[in-house]
Amino acid sequence: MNTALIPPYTPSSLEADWQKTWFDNNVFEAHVNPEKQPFYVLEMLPYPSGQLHMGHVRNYTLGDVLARFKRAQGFNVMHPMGWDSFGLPAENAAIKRGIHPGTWTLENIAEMKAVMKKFGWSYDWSKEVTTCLPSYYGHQQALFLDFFAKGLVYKKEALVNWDPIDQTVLANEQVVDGKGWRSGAPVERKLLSQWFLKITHYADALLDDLTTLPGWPDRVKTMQVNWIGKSQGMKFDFTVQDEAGAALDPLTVFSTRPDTLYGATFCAVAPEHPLAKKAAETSPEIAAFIAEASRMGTAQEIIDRAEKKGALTPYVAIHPLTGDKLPIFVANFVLMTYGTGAIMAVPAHDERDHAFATKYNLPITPVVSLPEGHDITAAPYTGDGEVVNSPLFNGKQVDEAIATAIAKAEAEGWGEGQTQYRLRDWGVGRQRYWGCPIPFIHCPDCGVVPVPRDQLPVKLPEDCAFDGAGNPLDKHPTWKHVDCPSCGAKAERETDTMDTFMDSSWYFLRYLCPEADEPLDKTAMDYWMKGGVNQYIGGIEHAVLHLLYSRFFVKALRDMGKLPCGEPFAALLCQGMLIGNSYQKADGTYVYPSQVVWKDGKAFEKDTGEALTVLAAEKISKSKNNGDSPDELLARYGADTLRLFMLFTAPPERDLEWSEQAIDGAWRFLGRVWTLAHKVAAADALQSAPNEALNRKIHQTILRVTKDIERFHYNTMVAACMELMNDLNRAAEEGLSDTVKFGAETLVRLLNPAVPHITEHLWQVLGHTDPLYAAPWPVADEAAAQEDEITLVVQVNGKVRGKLVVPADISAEDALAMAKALDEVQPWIEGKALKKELYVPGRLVTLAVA
RNA sequence: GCCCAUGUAGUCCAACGGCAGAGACAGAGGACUUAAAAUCCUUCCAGUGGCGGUUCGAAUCCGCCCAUGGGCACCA
Repeated sequence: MNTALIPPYTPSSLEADWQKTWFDNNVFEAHVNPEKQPFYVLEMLPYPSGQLHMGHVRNYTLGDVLARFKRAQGFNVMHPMGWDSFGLPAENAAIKRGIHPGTWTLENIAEMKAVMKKFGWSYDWSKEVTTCLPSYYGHQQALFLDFFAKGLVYKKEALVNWDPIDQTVLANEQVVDGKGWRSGAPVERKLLSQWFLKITHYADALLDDLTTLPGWPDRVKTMQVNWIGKSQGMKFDFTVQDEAGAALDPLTVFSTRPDTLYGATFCAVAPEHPLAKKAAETSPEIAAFIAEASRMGTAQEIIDRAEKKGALTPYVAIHPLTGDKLPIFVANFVLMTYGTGAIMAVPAHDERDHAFATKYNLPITPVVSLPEGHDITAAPYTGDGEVVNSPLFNGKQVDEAIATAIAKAEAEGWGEGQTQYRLRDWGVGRQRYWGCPIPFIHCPDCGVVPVPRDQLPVKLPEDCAFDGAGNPLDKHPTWKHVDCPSCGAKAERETDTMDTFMDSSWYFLRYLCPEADEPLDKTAMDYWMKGGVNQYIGGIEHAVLHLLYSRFFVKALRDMGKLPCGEPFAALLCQGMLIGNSYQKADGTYVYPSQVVWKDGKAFEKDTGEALTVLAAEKISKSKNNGDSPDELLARYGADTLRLFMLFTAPPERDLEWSEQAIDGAWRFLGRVWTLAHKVAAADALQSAPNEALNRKIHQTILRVTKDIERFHYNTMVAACMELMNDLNRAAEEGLSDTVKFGAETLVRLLNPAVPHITEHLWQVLGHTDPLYAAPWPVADEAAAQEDEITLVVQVNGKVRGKLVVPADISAEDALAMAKALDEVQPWIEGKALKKELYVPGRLVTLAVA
């Protein structure tokens, strides 16, 4: 056929047509159907910033390949999408631009959804969930009351970042260099009464059940294990004396290393500890230090990186074993939220204690034998070893000494063994407007009263003032004033809203029953969630918090009889980020990659010719312009090319570097497939002579692609298709045959999950009237895929010395015999004793000689 | 600071502990074209961040170091 007769590939109209067909026929709508096996593919729902970015495109394309593949395999696939639409940015937009958070958010959703639909992702949009609508958050309030009824909700004091000018609580990201982002005032740590969810009730289950998740990456499980931070230690008391020698309340400390008890040279308490407060009453220095420490903010990173500082109290702690008097400090690195808020410090064997002791010239006493050459004044030793200088434990290993210490303390009644977790209860209250209202009412007589269920949802008022000071809900003139549901007296609504992590902890359940009157429909849960979400896909940045909170939610809901499973996500794929070079002009502004031309290895702006500075690849962001917007790229290349680029350029879990050139490569490949399919379709007569080698390649490719999709090697899946296409083109040069046609059809079917629009079209070009979305996945003929000859490598002492072409089913004996007989191998083994010989089937023969 | 990853041709990436190369980009040469674009063909290119260890054999496993990235509880 004359290639000039092949119509041009114009994705825009073709893609729109197929999207309409899918939509008109409700192709991706999923319903409970006990006859069919369910498969739930879930991608992390986006925050509707208004701009779909390429990171989203990658995430959703990864999920779509799997969803379409599983559909072709006959599964009943659930593949929903929604909006994580509460949160700070909407409220910031309200403060800055005077636009209502709800208006801003819903407009953003409309914009993003319009772009998303152009990518051809196979979502069942009838399941869409928008977390900022009362139809969603009302059910969340109902669940919150269920948690309350189960004793999983409580209030306690907690530290927050407080902006003294704006009279408001700040998020960590709103604290810039220790100052409020708007007011510039130094931030203070403040204790406020806060709502908590008792996630620690499930600490052991959250830890132990990780072993039931083989489909999760090990690194994520490790991060969760470390986050939960279960440790065995000892809680014990120091007797405390004031400067006059009078006894005060004992000081209870927790230590994971009671084996180092004899190495304790001082004690330290958190700035918020009662003993610190007591000392501050009589000492202005200590009061000043506590005030200084309180300006540090609540972020762990800040606390860890800050210089270790303290103030000496006039009190001493009596060492329970030696009777020594240890000084007690108030120290900025001791956390009120971990253990008892007080520590025994062993500078020889703890990093922080060491830094502190060095600064204040406190003694450093090693009690675990040090490795050769270790200078204890320069660095602590935190490893294992034999305990020394400890009358009670000498000669024991660390773990034995720990057991001995606990036994002794328990026998004498001054301490006890205790399991400690790093995991803290989840503070869910936020003093902000744009979140789900916490459904409680404060009554002066009845206390905290839940809002009756028939009064849910508690809706956000529309008419709030957003000036960045205080909590808009609290300042609203009427909203919070209600009658007590219990006694009818005048009472006040809770004005805290919920952490947005609450919204994302159960959205994947609501997708399954978005219209249900109850939060969770039992039939839907039992069908879709029997084994949890089959595959969850999202960014690694959620490896700890979101995933841990969702796991907690699901366990709690299961225990309330609402769910058939105890883990939300059976399998997890964490994708890498999108990164890209940024291009900077002399005036410091940034230029989009599409506006860059390269000459002699240097970058210039297309329109002006101005030379550009190329900056190292980093996370794609709006401020750096280092990624083109999906809209523009869609118009230039179409969805299929962008999808293919995302899949091919890097494996899913790795960072993906932005490259205009790689997109061109994806475009060219689709063009070649297009041409091949048209050539095959237009051939008048096909040669029927079978091409065995090509046929084998086709079946091998089916096997490879199927396996690659199942293990998420999407980049190699595309490479396998490219290989097949190269072979088909070569074969087509020699004449179009039945085998080439079968190959082209197979190629189109295998590529369908990745590039659904062009393949649907080409399937029709190839003469099929049934749509591909309803076609089953190709099945390989294993026998036809079998190679009959293989090449074996012969190694002697690990070095390749010869090669053998042998039948694929050769026995180990024959392979070894032939290898030893090879002319190239003989010189290397002649006259030497054979230590070891090995046949690795299908691969190589290895011979080890003395 | 603590926890978790990643590092292979000029570039992006392949490689059950078994010949470092599947695929692509860029480069070079050629075909087609009045020319260019597009397209097609051919071709070039690394010893796997560094040091040490385990092994018959290490990109792959272990240890230390370097660089880069993610998370650190009120960003989502």
